[in-house]
Amino acid sequence: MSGKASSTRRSGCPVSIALDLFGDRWSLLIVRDLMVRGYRTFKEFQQSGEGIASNVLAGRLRRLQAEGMITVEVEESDGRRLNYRLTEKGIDLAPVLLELYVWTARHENTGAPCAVIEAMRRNPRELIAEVRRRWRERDSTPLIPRPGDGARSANSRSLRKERKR
Amino acid sequence: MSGKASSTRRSGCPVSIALDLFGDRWSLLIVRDLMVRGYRTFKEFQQSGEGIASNVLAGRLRRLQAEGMITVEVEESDGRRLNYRLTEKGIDLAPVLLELYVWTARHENTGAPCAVIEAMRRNPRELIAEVRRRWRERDSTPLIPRPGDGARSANSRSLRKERKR
DNA sequence: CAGAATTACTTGCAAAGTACAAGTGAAAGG
DNA sequence: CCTTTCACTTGTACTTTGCAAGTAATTCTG
Repeated sequence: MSGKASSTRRSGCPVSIALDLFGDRWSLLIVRDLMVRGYRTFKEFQQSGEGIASNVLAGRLRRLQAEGMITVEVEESDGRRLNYRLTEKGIDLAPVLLELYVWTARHENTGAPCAVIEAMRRNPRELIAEVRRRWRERDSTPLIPRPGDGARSANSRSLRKERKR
Repeated sequence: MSGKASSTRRSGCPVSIALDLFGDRWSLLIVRDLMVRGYRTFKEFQQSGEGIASNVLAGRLRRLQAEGMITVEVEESDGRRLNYRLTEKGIDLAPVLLELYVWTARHENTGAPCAVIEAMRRNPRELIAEVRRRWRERDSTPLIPRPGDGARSANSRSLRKERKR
């Protein structure tokens, strides 16, 4: 249910409605950071390598929250930190993200670990279940190793496109 | 093959790459118009009810073409008309669009025919196959009846059988 | 406990992108 | 021919974004 906050809804088409909520350069990237990278804080999003401006990030977080896709809570051990987390509604975006991964892996040469993508494609249900499990148990370990992270560098090799910053 | 035209690619993440190509309010709506509504011409996109400005539409069509997601050809019977059509790459966005439909149907109250969505969700493969068939045969009848259209799609029957993936 | 650091923002401003109205040129119809 | 249709382009106002800098609340450090 819901959908109260949107300002400029123009047609009743589901795709249109969805794009009203996250049809921009940043919203889905934030969801990805939360879902597959295990990021939780403003700073992590900011430093995730995409180069989102802090004012825009703040705005997006506000909107995602208003739309019920994420929640915020103060971290117990450190009152400065806010932890953003996906709601059920946000987690349900997993299949969308999954299909985006699959499409991109097929049509653009990405540095993404193809084996992981293949596995995801083969049993999406298990993947979704895993995302849910992490959410319940507050497990923040990345679902997919980041290209560039030391841990699984077997995959980072193929990443050779132009990189800004 | 792959993305050559993109100007501001910032990270190698597949989601990021994909959002570079259609992470905006309009691109995916154009793909939807082509895929599920059977639209082919500039004018149809313009009048599809979302209110895209003509200069922006022109720009998006140019970009989708540059990225290899659509092609253009002059209509034989009328030299004024250009027909835009999805390429394989464009058609492969069907699962993304499908999951967007599913997500929206679940979380926002949309006016969309839930039965159709349910059917799509149950056997995505058949849906994708149907989209491909339409493309091959240049069948432009809408895949999903537009909310508000009285008539049902001629082919919605083919989305009935169950099949898991 | 004072000062430095960290976190999550906000503010101001220039640049880029978008919306709206109007116009252009080529092809088709009457 | 002259008008209409189609696929855009152009000009201008408005909105959003990107960037640098600043602020308030905590927390760390000596």
